[in-house]
Amino acid sequence: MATNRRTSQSKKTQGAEPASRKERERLARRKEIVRAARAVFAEKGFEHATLEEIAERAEFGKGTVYNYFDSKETLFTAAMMDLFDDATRIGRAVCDPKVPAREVLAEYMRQTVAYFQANFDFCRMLMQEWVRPELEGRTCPMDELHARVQAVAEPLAQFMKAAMRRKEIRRADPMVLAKMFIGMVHDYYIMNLAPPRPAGDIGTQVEMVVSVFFDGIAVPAGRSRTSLHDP
Amino acid sequence: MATNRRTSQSKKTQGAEPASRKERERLARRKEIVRAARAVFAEKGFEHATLEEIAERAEFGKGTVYNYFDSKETLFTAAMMDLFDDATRIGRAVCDPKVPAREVLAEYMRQTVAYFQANFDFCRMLMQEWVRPELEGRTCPMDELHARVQAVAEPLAQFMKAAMRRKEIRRADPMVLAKMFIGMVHDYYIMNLAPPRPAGDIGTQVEMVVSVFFDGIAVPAGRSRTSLHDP
Amino acid sequence: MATNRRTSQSKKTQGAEPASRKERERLARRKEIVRAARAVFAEKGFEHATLEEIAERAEFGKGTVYNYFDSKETLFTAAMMDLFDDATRIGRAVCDPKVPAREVLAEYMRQTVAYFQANFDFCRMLMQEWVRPELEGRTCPMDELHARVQAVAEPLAQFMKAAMRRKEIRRADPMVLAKMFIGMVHDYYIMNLAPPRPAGDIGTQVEMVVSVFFDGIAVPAGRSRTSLHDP
Amino acid sequence: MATNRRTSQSKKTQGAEPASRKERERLARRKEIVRAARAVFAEKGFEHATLEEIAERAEFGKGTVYNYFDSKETLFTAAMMDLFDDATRIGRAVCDPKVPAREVLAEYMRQTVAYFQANFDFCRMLMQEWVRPELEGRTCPMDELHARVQAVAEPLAQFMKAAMRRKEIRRADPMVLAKMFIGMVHDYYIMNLAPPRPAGDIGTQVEMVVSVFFDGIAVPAGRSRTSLHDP
DNA sequence: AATGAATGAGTGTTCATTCAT
DNA sequence: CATGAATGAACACTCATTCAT
Repeated sequence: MATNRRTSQSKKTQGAEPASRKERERLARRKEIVRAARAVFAEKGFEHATLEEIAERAEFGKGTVYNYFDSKETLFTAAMMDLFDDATRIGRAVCDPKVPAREVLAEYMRQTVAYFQANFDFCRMLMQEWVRPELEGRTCPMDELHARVQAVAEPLAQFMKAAMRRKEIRRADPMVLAKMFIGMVHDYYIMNLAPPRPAGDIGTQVEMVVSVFFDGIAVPAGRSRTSLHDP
Repeated sequence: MATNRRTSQSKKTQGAEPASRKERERLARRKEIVRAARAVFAEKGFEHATLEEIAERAEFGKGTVYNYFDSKETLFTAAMMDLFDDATRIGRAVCDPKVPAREVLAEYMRQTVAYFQANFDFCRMLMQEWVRPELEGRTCPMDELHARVQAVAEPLAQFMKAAMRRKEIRRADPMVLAKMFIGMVHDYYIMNLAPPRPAGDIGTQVEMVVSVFFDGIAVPAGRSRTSLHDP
Repeated sequence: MATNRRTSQSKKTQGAEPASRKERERLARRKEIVRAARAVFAEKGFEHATLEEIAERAEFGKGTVYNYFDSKETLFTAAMMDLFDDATRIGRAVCDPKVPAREVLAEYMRQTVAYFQANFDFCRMLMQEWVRPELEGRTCPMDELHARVQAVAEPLAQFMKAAMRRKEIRRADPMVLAKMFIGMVHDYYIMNLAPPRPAGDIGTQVEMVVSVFFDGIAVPAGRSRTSLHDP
Repeated sequence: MATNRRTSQSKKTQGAEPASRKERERLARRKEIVRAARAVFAEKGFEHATLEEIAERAEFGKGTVYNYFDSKETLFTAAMMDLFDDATRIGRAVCDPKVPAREVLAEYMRQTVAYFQANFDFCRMLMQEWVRPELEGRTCPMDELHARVQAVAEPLAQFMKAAMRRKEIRRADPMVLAKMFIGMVHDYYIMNLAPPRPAGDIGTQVEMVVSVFFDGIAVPAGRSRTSLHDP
């Protein structure tokens, strides 16, 4: 079962200009398949998604899908990567060191939640599949997967580091802080999945999370501001 | 597929004294099956766990399991409930209103992480399965499930409410704060699952999470304490 | 993929009286499946035979077949064994040391050819599959397979040995002679598969093979008998 | 599925001088494909050989192979023919009527076994595939195949006939005798494929087979030579 | 003529669930 | 009640063949 030569190559050209028309078309079809896969995985989860349906939704034959991806597993990984890349892009777009940290993080959360909502089902599915034991046993892609996850937090971590240097936030492992904030964002999103949902519009919710992350929940000694919703 | 009369009843007696020897034995066997199910679901995940193996590990026949649970789904739900009940117990045990909030939350995190580690595989598996679409479509148990989840956060929420009353922490929706902290604990735990793992022993990590949750990451105006690790 | 406990056991009782009714019925069903498998393998060959059809012909569900045999491969092996056992029985029945070697071998060939004709398709198929590379790769059953084949030639080899001792035939490795004769019988059978077929009835053909095996094709020096058909 | 005009023609020119350069190049490419096919069929067997691999090994595109052969089946047949032609050549080369029969047959066996060993995998595979039912159902090539097989035995049969005429061997259907000897050679070869293998080097083994074929295994009345290995 | 991307029919195997004993 | 044999639906993956370029 030699791995698909082309399949493995297909990412080499990432970032570069696809040379030929052939190659461009190939990449377009690949993208089309990933798109269909994301939709079906989102609806059914990994186990219950069928290649039959993915192929059908991509309007290709089942065999064609196998010309682009070696296995269901591989295709799933590619779909995940796709999402991670989007998430990383959000981080990069938002982390402007000239903007105050509070604003950057609030904007990060707003955009992330919006993206999650636009990709609701796939994100939900991903949370399930992310840690399933089957994935771990695989030989190849775990390292790359972890790298991608790391990549998502990277822009935020860089931003944290800079903010520490200019004494905007306290000193700590920037990557840990970055992941912690991302975690809070995710949690908040997850909280919205199951009833009873927290009250308030998205703006209020962002306000709250950022407020806790920056100021904590403790009542500052000798201060009068005791509500998270106070100015 | 008539629903099992006994199966549905079996939780009615919860908390009450089991009337007869028969009933007591029945409950004991049920517990035995749930124990086996937790182990197998933990190892294989929902899809890959087989009733065959669960029955075998419980040292019952496959048919017998069906005398206690209507389906694999039902059994899975019961196994989850079991875990939630444990989590709720931790919350109840820790939330002593006479203890400062910082200490309570730190202790909550310590015990929760310890419990997670002792039940590593099942917890990991649960994170996957928790939000899978298949569960949602099912007729019966989602409401009950959400109630259980709510129950887990309840003791913490009560504690938060009390802490607000005595001005220990800022005012906000206590249930939201409770879930937010639980989320941070979970995230921290999850962060430890995949490399690169955050540095430090569990004590330091608890310190850090609680510190952020209470004090936030912002450098307080006019203060010299700028590191999260400073006293 | 733990191998079927029962499947592996099923041959332990071979030769002994099956203890319980359960066990007897199990063996009967197993035999029924092997019978169906022989028929389908015979018609379609290993690759083209489908478990679907085997199950259907055995009037069982497909899953039931898997309760008795771990895989298509295993089932195929069992079907082969079945044939080898028959062939061995023929050898044992025929090899009476009190009968002249010529007559014993002639009778062996007659019965073998008759058996082949009665099991035409399966035998033909077996010749194809016998040496296919896939079989060789398998871990377990090759040794047992070779042992079975050896067992087929064993009675004949014993008989040859005895015949040598009483100076009826020339001295040589008895197993080699046995296999050589068996080979000649098979060849003769195979020759009858493809046109143009050799002339004469089965009696004449047996006569000819035995004559060559005993007397050779050379014209004996100083003898007048020059035809294989002369007395 | 219109049959390939060229494919069917391609053998018409056999033996004749290929007219044009075009035609010569076409035949060369065809031969190249057959060569690759033999290798792959040898390794994988008919079912498991893939046209993909054959095309790759021939360094052609998959479609090109279809320009020369209508189907996998056809290609397989061509590969077999190729082997039969080789076998026929051996017979023709060896059957010199001026040489004693014993020597001719011994030489035939030596060369045949050598050829088998040099083409081990393909020969083994052929034994499997030769009689598989699938081949029989096909429309076209069986007659031609049988003719080729007949052709292999032909030189030997001619030689037998001549030997009978000069009273070197006994009278019998020469084609039957030829096939019988070829069968013994094949059997001996097959015996060497599976353990336990017969003892002795190839020279000894040839000696033994020829000795049985010429003199039989019977102890000649009133003679002292009782071992097949005695002079 | 040469190519190789697209295709989809075909099958071994698993496992939740049923039900006769 | 307990059991476990029987069942069959479901699915990933392969590969011969086609055909547009």
